[in-house]
Amino acid sequence: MIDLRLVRDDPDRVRASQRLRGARESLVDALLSADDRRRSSVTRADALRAEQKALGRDVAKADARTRPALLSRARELAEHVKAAEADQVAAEEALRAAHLAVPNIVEPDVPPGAEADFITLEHVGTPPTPENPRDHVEIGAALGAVDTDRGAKVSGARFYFLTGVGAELELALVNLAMDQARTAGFTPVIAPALVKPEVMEGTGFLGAHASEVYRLADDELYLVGTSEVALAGFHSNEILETLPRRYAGFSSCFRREAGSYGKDTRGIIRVHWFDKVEMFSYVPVDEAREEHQRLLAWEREFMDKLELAYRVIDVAAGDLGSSAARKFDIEAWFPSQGAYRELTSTSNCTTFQARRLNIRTRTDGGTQPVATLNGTLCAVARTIACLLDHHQQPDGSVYVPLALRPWLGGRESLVP
RNA sequence: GGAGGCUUCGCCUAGUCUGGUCUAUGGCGCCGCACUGCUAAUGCGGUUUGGGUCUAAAGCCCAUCCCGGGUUCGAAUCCCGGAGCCUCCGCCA
Repeated sequence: MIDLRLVRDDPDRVRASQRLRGARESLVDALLSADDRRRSSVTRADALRAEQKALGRDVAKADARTRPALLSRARELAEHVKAAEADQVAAEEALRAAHLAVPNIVEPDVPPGAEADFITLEHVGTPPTPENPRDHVEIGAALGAVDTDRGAKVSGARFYFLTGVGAELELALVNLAMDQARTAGFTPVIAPALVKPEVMEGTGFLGAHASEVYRLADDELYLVGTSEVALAGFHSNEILETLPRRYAGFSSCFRREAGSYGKDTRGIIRVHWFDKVEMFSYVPVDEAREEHQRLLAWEREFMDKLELAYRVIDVAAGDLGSSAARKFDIEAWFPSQGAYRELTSTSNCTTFQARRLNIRTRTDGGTQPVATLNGTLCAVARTIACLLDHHQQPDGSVYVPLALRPWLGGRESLVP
């Protein structure tokens, strides 16, 4: 949810943001009129309630003679109060719906346009160009590390088993990521993968991308698509006395991948389930942009440890999620595809999620919503795919980056 | 899965049986002021969170006693439903 005060005071800024995203400007006007209607209905209901309370006190004090007359007046007033309250509730619900429909306001320097209009900020490293590169499915099968056939047999398309050194790779990556995060001051967290509707809605995933989310209808629970969801819910309905707070969450992530038929059908780049280590920060609003840069720096540090060639992109406004004001992706080089593919993503959600989830801090001017930010440290399955692809050797082995070796029993390469 | 108990403004707590200045009591903590040569102690005052009104502040008003309904002129209090926590029984990795 965006700041209603800003909508009232500077609606043109909100309209401009909608334009940048390619979203409807009319939503802003709908929000303004819903806000108007709510306030007038609240004022009316408040006045009636005040009158009712005063009359109620008179009833309590009245003697037997004057009581009946007061009571009949009070009964009549009660009807009016009831009607005004019903009107207030309707107006509040309408406002909430209009409010939820407006995505976060984008930062001023976000590139306008759609998915393809991203700006590349930097290239790091030299992309390896092996001759006749094999993809991670072939390499993973040869190493006995990835078994997609049995994944499909047991769970269906886009599922997999990590076996042998594949399973070891996951544990090594998770340990390396958690180790880095802890050193940087993050609190390690193992987070639940099932959350309540209000938490899922609070993080903004039930809007335009609701069809991406697995829902357990029998239990009114959702499977998270990212650890961000549980980490954002962690402090919901709280006033945080101390900031910043940084958490590194590990959890499984589940995605329906509706509408991605035909994309990345091979291997474990795009799957229904994977594990992830995610950074999540709660900071004061005016520190959000700096924190965003820090998250990006930590992501780059991790990429560097894996000795990967990558590029950093500034995601275009039309490709931002509804919660994000700005997003940077890191895309690493996949030799077999001759392309950069997204490995991590970091978003500044400013106060958008905190408003929905009611997470505040104290300032001189009273309580204020905090800013929330998230960034991938390691999305395990895709990172394994990249490592196998990126570090493949002509002799069929796979080079193990230095930083990973301590977590893999000192192995310098993986040999079939 | 079954039985019972509990949930009050940061923490603890009074109030619920018997509906009406509950406009929620007291303690701890915290903030401010006063006093004493400093600290401590003591005294006085303040201290839930939202919303509305107002140019703004002050003030005034409304809501908030786990959540949602209901009864009533009026609900922390009575009734129904739900959640969370605790105890016991059963089952279980």
